[in-house]
Amino acid sequence: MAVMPSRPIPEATVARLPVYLRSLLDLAEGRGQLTVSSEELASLAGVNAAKVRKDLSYLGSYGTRGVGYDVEYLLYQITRELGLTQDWPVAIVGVGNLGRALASYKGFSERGFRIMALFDVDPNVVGTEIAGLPVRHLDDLKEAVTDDGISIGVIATPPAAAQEVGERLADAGVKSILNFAPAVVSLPPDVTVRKVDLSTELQILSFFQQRIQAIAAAREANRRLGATR
Amino acid sequence: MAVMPSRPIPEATVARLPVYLRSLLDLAEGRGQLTVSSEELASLAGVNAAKVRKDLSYLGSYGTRGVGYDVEYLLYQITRELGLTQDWPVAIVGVGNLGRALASYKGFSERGFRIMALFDVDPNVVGTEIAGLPVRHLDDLKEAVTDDGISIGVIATPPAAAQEVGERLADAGVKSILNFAPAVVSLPPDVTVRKVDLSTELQILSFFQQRIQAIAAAREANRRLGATR
DNA sequence: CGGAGCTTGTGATACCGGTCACAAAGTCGG
DNA sequence: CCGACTTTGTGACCGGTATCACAAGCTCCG
Repeated sequence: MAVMPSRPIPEATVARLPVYLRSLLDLAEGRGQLTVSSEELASLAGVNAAKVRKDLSYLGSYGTRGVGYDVEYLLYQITRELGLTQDWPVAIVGVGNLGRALASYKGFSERGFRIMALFDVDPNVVGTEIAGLPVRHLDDLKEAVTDDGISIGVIATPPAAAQEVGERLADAGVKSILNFAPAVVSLPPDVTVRKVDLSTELQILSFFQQRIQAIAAAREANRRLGATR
Repeated sequence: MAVMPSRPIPEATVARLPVYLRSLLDLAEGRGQLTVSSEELASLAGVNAAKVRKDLSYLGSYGTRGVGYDVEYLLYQITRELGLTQDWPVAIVGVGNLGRALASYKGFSERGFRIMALFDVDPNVVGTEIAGLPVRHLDDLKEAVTDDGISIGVIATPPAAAQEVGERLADAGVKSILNFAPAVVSLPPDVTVRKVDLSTELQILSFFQQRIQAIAAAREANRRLGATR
């Protein structure tokens, strides 16, 4: 039985590892700190200290009691666990406002995600160059995925096109997709799809904001009632 | 005791309401469908039918057994519950690549989020105009928030500035913040902060992608072992 | 008007994730 | 070398969420 992960890492933990990673990078590059306690890391990452310890324990017992965690070693372990020891070639489909911004977004390349190709179907943009990359026609997708070894696809199209683009990506062999289009994309279970939905986030904020105002209004009403009593 | 929500709506449900909303809009505008079953809505939203029913039951019992839900009525109820019967004035802080894209993003205005003001500190961009709006200096924030009744703030600055911008927004009275900067922003508990972290999403994808490849490599190793046996 | 056929609404149950609390294991000073 | 102190690692517990299963309720047809 080949290399097996010591313990299956819970999804919730995986989602927090990047946050720890960033905090650790700040510590290492900024202050050159050598060790860090779960308490300190927790405060940097904005979570509970016990959660930090439990999360890190899934990677193995890399801490030293009474001391804390070795920053460099922890950095390495998290990087390795997240598969960030290598660069990942990324393709972006759809170069509207959002696609363009993503293509030029520095945060991606800094973290080892290399934008290798851009695609669209609009003849007005196909052939133009964005952030130093030519925009190719969506029909060239499969070829490009094979040639460039694309492993991650980003959907930044209008919602109506999202499902089809997703299928094309999957068909071309892409197994990891980040979907920015406000639409549900259903693909076979061996393809991981994550959704980032900007409007949804605002709508959730709206819910809480509305509740605040409703409560304020109710309190105001009560106050007035009280005055007349 | 003034108007109280019939039952407290779980957060997980709130996060799904916008998805239902979008699916229902597709149904109504596209095919002009009058009623919808939980089964159908579930498939459109990419979730389980029982979950749909439970979620909708928190809004009240708006379905008809044997028939389904009235599309229009459900649309109205969800819209109301999410506080989307009114427009929300939004301010964006930071007009780099991302901020600019967000400022021009149609999806926001379509859903009733009105971008009212843009802020930055870079003298090269302050005073310029983006998507028809003047970019103002961050120092004018408080004034603008009061004047325009800004209730939602969007942070699209570099990570180093995020915390301070968050504090300024909170100080100006903004209670709902959407943070795109890859940094933790800690604010008083009466301020709702939601985080959208593009790199984190890719890093999570990287984790799964890496696992796929690790498994493939292990299988390959086993195959070779088998061949020599 | 009665029974077959749908579809909702919701109790029951299982599961996952977060928090607490504490023993285990280390450091450090004297 | 010992005892005080720090910090990890983890078992136990708890609350929220997902899923199942089914009774209740509605429509429609004969």
